[in-house]
Amino acid sequence: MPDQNTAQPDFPKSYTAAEHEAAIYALWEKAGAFSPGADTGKPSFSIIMPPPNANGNLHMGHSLFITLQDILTRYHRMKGDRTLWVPGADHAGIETQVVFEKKLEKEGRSRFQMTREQFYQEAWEFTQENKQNMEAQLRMHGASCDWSIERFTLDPKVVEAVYATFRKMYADGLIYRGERIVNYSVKYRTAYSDLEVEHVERQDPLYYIKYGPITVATVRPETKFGEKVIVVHPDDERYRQWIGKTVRAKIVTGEELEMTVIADEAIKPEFGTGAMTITPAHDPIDFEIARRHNLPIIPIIGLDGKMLPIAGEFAGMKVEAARAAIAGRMQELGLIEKIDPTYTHIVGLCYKSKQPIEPMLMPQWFVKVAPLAERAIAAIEADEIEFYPKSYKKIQLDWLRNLKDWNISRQIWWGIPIAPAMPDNPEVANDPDTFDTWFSSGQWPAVALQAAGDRYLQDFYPTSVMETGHDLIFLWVTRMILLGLYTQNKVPFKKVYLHGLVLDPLGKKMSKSKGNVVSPVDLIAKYGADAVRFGLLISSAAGSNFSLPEEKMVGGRNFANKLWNITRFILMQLDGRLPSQLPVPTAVTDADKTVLEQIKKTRKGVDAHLEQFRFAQALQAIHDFTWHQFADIYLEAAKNQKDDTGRTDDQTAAILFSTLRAILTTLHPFMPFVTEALYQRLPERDGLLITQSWHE
RNA sequence: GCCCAAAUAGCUCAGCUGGUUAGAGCGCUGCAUUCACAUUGCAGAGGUCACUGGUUCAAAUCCAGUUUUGGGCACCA
Repeated sequence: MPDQNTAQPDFPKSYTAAEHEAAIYALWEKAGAFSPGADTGKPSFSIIMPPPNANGNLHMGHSLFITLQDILTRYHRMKGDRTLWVPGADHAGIETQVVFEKKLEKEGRSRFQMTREQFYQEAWEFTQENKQNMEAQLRMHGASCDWSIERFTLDPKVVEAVYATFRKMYADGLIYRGERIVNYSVKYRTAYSDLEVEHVERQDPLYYIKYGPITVATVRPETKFGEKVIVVHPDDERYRQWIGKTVRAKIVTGEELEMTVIADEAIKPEFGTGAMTITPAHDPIDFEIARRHNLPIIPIIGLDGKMLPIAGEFAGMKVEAARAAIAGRMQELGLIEKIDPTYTHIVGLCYKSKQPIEPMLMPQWFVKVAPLAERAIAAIEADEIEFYPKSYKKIQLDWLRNLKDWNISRQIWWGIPIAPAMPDNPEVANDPDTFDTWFSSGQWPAVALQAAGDRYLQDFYPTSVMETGHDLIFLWVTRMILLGLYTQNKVPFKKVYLHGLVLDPLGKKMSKSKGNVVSPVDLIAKYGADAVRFGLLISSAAGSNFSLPEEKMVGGRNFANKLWNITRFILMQLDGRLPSQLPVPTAVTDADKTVLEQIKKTRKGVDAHLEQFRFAQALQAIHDFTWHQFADIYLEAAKNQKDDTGRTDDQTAAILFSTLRAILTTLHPFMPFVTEALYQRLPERDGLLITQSWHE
């Protein structure tokens, strides 16, 4: 009797992912399996990939989105839809500029020693290298996206489309340039939109400073220069006698000033002493007060974060240092009544550097969002876009209802320059700024399709699903809705699925600075792409974060191996018989009956789960059937279902084979590599599994 | 301050529209190897489903409140 283990010399006892994955991906690509094809008679299904930043390696968050989107893509392709998954690469504005500046720093260089052109050229080369790296990593994950239409977000066609939108919005009065108090990062020397500001609670000393007979409370004594007024609430009894009068006040420079007391509703009588002085150039409320009362707006702090000459002897000092020095001098001069050290308040931080945002008065381009938001709200209320999980519908609406105008100009070099949008308009043409990267990304669904060709836009817009991280709900998703409705008159996607963040094993956010980043490439090398996909999937529920599930990737690897051996076993039982020579599978024994019913039920369950984006449950269902019904029970039963010659009888062989085929088909979207590798070993196979029909 | 979500086995979580002894993976205990697979199989221990009240013939599941945890939003000097 031949040793069963050596009877199949080219079918080793265990599955080694690394030996198969690259070759299988090449097989798919060569066959053109990722293309939607030309049959416009079929229903279309499309996903725009959130373009990964072309500035480094993929991280686990990418692995998760690739997995989820690839499942939907493969599932719909097998279901017979005309399926398109559009890949892309993001220039990622400030993100890349920061990464690239760090690289320069390591080389002992700085962008301030370079011309803008030189910087741009080098950053371009940097992103192009990273783009290739990133694409190779996408392939490792098994992403079945249509590479033939991949775009970079700085491609000329993309840039031209963004300019066209800008011009249209300008003509429609939806864009204006205005001098406003904006969120300014001293570290990166650029303004931000409100979303790039993080708010944290902090304890800072609250200084009570005497202005002659009136005392005001402030946390920022360093801004107390060039003041002309003290502001109180009009109904505040304590100060009513002073309103409209002037008081003489000695200040930190030693001079005595005439200060006028004015009244404004913006003052909260219960805060501090109920009186304050204002710094219109560095505070949005103060700015509004100054405008209402026609007061001068005098900058105190420069764009380098240092005190301006108006601060006298404190000029040139950084803000933090100046605050301490000025408070000290005030104390020497007896100007400070008291200091409350327990005062806690909210401070805005730059989301990248975590340093305080310095509100600055700067001319910037703004998008007037109210009219756009109105349409978005209507569309969301009418469920033209469905959210998964659905709680995001309300979150989205709340945010849209409180939206303020959007600052889209950035003082960085890496990005789409604003000036060329309207070279004949001096207001635009002389602007040295670049667009907020989200202004262009917000147009991505239509722009990416249009760049591929007008028929893509016709056939695939609105896209079927937008799948991305829940951290991008406002930053990206909402902006796509606002701008998609504006430019195309249609929502950009019908459904939004938001996944959670992949945290480190201790439940902390992964970040380079913490050194807890786990590389998907390493995990794929260790367990195989299918196993990494399996682990991520089985752990992920819509919208919620989860810790890196390495044990589940082990489970995924084991499952791939199980599947491998199930196939190996069944091919042995066929013993040379071809599937076409076997009877139509019909139940004879109870075990037959159960397994045939169960596979049907399981596949129905997978369908239902996937339609509702319940990825983990879908995978769990086919996993449990395969392992615990089919392998543990039916394969064992089959060992006793022999014919006269002592081999597995024809009827049983037919059930084994047909069920195996059904399993491979059902599992393919989740674990594409091992299922394709096994399909390629089946007798009488028809091409590739990736292009097989879901319906057997 | 406002909003949202979650609370189920030692750990990580499933449990979709309420219905028989509450599930999985990992971990733990015992047993099994010339058997497709030790990346395995079989058996087992382990849960007052956060708390209180309500709706119902029936609640882990629906409702209200409480507690705790996580997240988001927020220009009070």
